Amino acid sequence: MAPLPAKPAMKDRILETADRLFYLQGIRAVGVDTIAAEIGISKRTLYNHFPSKDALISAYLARRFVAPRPSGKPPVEQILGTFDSLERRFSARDFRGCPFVNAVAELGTEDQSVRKIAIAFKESRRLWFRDLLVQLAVADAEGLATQLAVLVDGCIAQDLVRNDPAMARAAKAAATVLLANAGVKVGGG
Amino acid sequence: MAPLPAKPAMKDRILETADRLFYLQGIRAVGVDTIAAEIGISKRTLYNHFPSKDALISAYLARRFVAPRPSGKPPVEQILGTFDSLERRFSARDFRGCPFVNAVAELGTEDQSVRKIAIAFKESRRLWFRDLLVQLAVADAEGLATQLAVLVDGCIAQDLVRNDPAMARAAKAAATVLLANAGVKVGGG
DNA sequence: GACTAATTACACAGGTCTGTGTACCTTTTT
DNA sequence: AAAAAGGTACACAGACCTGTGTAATTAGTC
Repeated sequence: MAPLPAKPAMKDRILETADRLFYLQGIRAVGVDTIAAEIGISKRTLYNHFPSKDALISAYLARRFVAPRPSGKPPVEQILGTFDSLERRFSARDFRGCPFVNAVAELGTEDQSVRKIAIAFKESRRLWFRDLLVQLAVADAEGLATQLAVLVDGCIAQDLVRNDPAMARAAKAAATVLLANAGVKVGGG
Repeated sequence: MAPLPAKPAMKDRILETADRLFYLQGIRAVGVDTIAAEIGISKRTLYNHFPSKDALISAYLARRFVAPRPSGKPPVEQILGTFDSLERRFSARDFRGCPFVNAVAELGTEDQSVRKIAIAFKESRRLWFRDLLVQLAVADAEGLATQLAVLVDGCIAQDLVRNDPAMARAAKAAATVLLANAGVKVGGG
């Protein structure tokens, strides 16, 4: 009988709190003391679950790396729906840009593993777009996927600065034009 | 006789060095000690020119805020040329994204003055696009200008993570389609 | 009850950071 | 030569940060 670690609760609570604070205030701006105090645990407990702050940072980013789940909706709706859900997230008060871009901006060249996971995330979304475009029989699916990825990150960066959900609508409008130009029949967007 | 401060050399040297280090390594990652040591001056001298690190940060961002200069070239070339010059900057090894976006990402909600100057910068570029589009008699110059601004920040964010100048070409291709769709006659892209 | 594992409180080391105080020096101006 | 301005060296305060050591305490399991 493997002991079945039936209590990952603490580790999850730490990760949850670290995620919230890292994302909202910045990684360097939040100390492990702050995280532990926020949960109400001792710093020692935190270090019993994560060997270092760097490990916590990696776990934070890994947790943020959720691959887009497959959906039954038509490809074109999935693509354009991306911008609708971005607009919804922009409207929430706790949106502060892309955690991967922010981490790279903050930690710079210093941390190569952070950059690696950021690249992986960006590429996974680009490939998600590409596969949908292939289903739509778009000729240059690779190129258009890159352009859509640029639009996504562009409206995220703009919203980070401006706090304006309209940036998502602008990106969606641009995406609609690009799709139509590629021969995709787009519903009344 | 006003004493005519004929020697702003030191202040400029400090700003220059702070700019380089802040931009390349991050604002929080660089201490005033590091900046002073890099120039070879004492920390006291630095504090004689800037009352605090915050003042130095503000001066750094203010220095980065250069309005796009008027050009004699046709509007459409100016717009698309933006992406060419971005591609050139992406290829340089010392490009690390948009300093304003990075500063907002790093300093978070903490510093409102940083966000203000970042918004001003983003808006100034959007207005530059808009005025060029008005010259081109584009109907929805406001909307298209926003879309172009999104493309600019999108390829910058993508390049920050991926270090891939091709992101600028993708953005340019998208911009070309958007311009053509708005009725602008675009030269052989 | 006895054993085990997790958690706690708390002090502390060693480092970095911002910002100041002070006394001395060097250069320029008058 | 005298005065003023700017720079230097250097110590230091006070805060914060990561990470560790240790002994006591709690909770879960046999």
